[in-house]
Amino acid sequence: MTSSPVARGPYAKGVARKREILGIALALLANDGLRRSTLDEIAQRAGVSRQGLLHYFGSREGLLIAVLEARDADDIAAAAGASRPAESMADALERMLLRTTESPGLTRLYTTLAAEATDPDHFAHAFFRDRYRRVRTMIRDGVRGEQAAGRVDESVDPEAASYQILAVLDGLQLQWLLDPRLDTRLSMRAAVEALLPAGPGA
Amino acid sequence: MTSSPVARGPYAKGVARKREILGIALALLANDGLRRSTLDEIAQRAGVSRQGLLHYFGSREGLLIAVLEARDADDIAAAAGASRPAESMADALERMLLRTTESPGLTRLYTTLAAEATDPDHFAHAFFRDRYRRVRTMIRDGVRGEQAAGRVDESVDPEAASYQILAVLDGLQLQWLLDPRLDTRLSMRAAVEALLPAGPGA
DNA sequence: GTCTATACAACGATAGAC
DNA sequence: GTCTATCGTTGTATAGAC
Repeated sequence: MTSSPVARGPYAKGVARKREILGIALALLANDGLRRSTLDEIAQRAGVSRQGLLHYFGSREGLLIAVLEARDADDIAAAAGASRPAESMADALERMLLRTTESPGLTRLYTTLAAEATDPDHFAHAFFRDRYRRVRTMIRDGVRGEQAAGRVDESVDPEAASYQILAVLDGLQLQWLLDPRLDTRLSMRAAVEALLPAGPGA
Repeated sequence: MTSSPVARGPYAKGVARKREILGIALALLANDGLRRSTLDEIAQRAGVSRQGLLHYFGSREGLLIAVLEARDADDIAAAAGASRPAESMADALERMLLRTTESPGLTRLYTTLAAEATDPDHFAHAFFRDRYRRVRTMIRDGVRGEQAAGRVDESVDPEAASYQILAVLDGLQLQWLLDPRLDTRLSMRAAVEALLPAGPGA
């Protein structure tokens, strides 16, 4: 019995340290981008050696996955917590869009890694595959809710619409990153109105 | 006068060699991806030393730009050459989509670099900025043509529609790369029909 | 102009000492 | 569990031969 059965658990310090490093890594990735966020740079800002980092995350890729998952947990919490049952699809998407336009660096990180992870051999392939499925499910259920409330026509296929709406969302974000003069909210709202024609209760 | 004024020009050999290397680099990039396409690997397949490559392209980034521009020239030629004046927007987009689904590796390359190049400091930023502008202009003019022919309602704003249609195109391609079971043509056609409601002549 | 040889710096990964 | 030392790979810069 080398570890003491204290109340907080044996590895409390390590967990807190890991969480702290995660935040530092996220901030650097958002500000300086993927390429300039080297292990040395992250380690230096966190006050540990390069090998100290690898002790916690195994590899650079492991660190990146941890960052993505941590940020994703926040996103899901924000999406679930703030979404009201009666909220319209357009409003929900506008909130998502606002969240991404608030941090261009993070949006760029996700977009770039998603494109890379398209390769089945990429370390983040499973992550993004699952993530896209999850987001589409949320959109699909939202469309169904709109139809149940009579705000969207019954002729719309929620499954098909989820692919199209997510595509517009991603595509507009990319074009906005390339030229921030684009009004993504306006463009998104108009596209959703076209893709989800009003039902009898609208 | 050290250079001889021959018919083919003084640098015919170098130009041909450069073109040959470009093709080899493109093939490797499409097959093995950005990360595994190192200068050494490309040089070896081209039968030159690493420095032989750099003589022609200056740097790895210079080579990538050259590859992008060469491929882009082909794309434009294909788009312009095959497009008939009376061709519908949906058909034109379907051709573009078919071209990308024929070479997933190249599509992945473009998508990844476009996401990276979103950073104003990225070496390919100007390239993708111009490219997106050009593609949107083509789409916008296509929409205007459809309106002139009476196939698309006059209430549609061609400029706004060009952003949305390009977004759907990019977004669906990304989702297809992540899971090729997606029928991008079907999904694209449905989205375009929604975004471009039929006019009186349809 | 075309191309090779050598050297260098930065990154990530690994092994082993404390 | 943390650090020191070391290695392989990649991209880049310089000098110079043909």
